[in-house]
Amino acid sequence: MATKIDETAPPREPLSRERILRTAVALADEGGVESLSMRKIALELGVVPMALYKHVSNKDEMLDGMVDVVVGEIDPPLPDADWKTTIRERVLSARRALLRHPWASQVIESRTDPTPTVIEYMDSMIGIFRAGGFSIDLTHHAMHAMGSRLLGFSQELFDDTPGGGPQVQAIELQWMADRYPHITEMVAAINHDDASVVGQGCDDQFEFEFALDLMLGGLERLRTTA
Amino acid sequence: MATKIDETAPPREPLSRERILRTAVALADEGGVESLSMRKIALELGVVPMALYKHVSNKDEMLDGMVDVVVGEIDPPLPDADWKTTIRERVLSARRALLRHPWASQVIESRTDPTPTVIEYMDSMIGIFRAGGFSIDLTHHAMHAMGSRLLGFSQELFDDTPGGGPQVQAIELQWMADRYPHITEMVAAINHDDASVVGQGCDDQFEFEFALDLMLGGLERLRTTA
DNA sequence: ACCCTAGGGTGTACGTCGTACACTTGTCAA
DNA sequence: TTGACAAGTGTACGACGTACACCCTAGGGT
Repeated sequence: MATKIDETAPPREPLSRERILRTAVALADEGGVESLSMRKIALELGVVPMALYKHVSNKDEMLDGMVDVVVGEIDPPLPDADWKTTIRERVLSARRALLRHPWASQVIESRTDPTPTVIEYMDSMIGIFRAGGFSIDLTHHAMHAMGSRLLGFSQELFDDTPGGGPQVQAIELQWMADRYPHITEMVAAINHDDASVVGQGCDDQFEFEFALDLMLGGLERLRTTA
Repeated sequence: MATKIDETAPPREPLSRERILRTAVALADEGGVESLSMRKIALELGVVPMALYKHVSNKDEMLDGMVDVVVGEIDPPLPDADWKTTIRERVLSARRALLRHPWASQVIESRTDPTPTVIEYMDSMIGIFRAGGFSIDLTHHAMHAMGSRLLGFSQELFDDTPGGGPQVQAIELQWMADRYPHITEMVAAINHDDASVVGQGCDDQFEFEFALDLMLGGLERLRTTA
C-alpha cells in the first residue's frame, strides 16, 4: 500500500561517512587501532565489508577521517584572552581529546599529509601567536618548538608547498591564502628569507636546536633558582 | 675429504638474530616500516619465512630488536663536560640516529614497553641530570619535559613498576636497582612523595603542564626581549 | 662404526586482512 | 513504464603473520 518503509521492521538507519567514522572511533577507543579492521567496522554496523567503500575510499582515508573527528573535539580558542592563556587552554583541550582517544597520537604521527581540518587547526594556532604580537619568525619557531607532543601533532606538517605546474601552483596558493591566511603568510616569509638555500625553505636542524635550547635554558633557570 | 665446508660452493653464512635485524633495518630504511614483512626479510636473506622464527620469536619482538639497533647508534655521553652540553650533544646524536632511520620514531612510539636497551638509555640520561646537580624532582620533570620528540621517545616509558607477586617484585626491584640505579632512585622518590594518591605515582597532567609552561615561559621571554 | 639428539632450515596450511570487480536492489525522474 | 543512479552484496585474490610437522646435518656417547 504505502510506498513508505514498513514501520514494524527495524529500519536499520542507512550508512554514511559520519556513521562509519563514529563507529570506527568507538571501536578504536575500546580495542586500539592495531585491532581495528574494515571487516570489524562493517560487522559492528551490520553490513558487509565492501559496503563501507561506498562512503570511504580506503582504510587510509578513513584513518584521516578519524583524526578529523578527534581534532574536531578540540575546543575553539576562547575569545578575549591574551595569547598565552589562549594557547595554553587550547593545548590542554587538545591533550584532553588525545587522552580520550589513546590511539590518536599514533595515528596522527603515522599520517603522511595532514587533512584540511588539521591544517586549519594549525592555522588557527599560528593566528593566536600573531595576534599576540609574535613576529612571523618567532611564531614559526614557536610552532616548531611546541610541535609533537604539545600540540599533539608531528612538526613535519607544513614542510612542502603543493607542487604541480607553476600555474596550478598559483591557483592553489591563492586558494590557500584565502583559507589559511596565517600559514600562507608564514611560508611566504620563510621562502623569502633564505632563497639562497635550495628548495626546502625551513632549516629543520635549526628549529630543532631552537626548541632544545629553549627547553634547556628553562631547565637551567629552574635549577639555579631552586 | 675434509669434513670442512667445500670452499667452492657459496657457503651462505648462517642466519642469526643480528643478521636478521641488520637486514630488517636496511629494508625499513629504504622502504618504510609499513612495507616491511617477515616474508620480504626472508626473501632478502635467501631463506624461507619460517626460518626467521628460529631466531626471533615474532614480528613485534623483532621490531623491538630493530629499535635497539637504532638506540645503539646513539653516541655515549661525552665525559668531562657540564650537564647541559652533555645532554645537548646526546639529544642531537639521538636525533641524528632517528633521521638516519626515519621509520624509527614511529616504531618506538608504537612499542608498548621499552626494551632494556631503551631503559638503559633513559637511565643514563637521568644520571647526567643528577650529576649536574638537579634534584630528583627536577630531574623527573626534566625527563618528562624533554620526552617525546627531544629524546625521540614517548614519555609514557616508566609509568608502571613491574608487577607480579610481592617477592618476585622485590627480586626484580633489587635487580633493577643494580642495573638502572638512577631510574630506581627516581621511581622510589616519586612513590614516596604522594603515597596518598592511588596507584600511579606520577601525575601526568602536572608533568604535561610543567613542560607546557616551561615552553610558554621561554617563548614569552623571547617575545618581550626581541 | 653406530645411533641419538638437538638445533637450524623447510613446506604446507590456516585465518585475517584490504580491496577489486561484477552483481542486485531500491528509489525517484521523466 | 522505464531507465538511470546510488547503496548494499557476494565472490575472489594476493599478502600477511605464524602454527605445526617435517627433514637434514653436525657432534657426542657408546
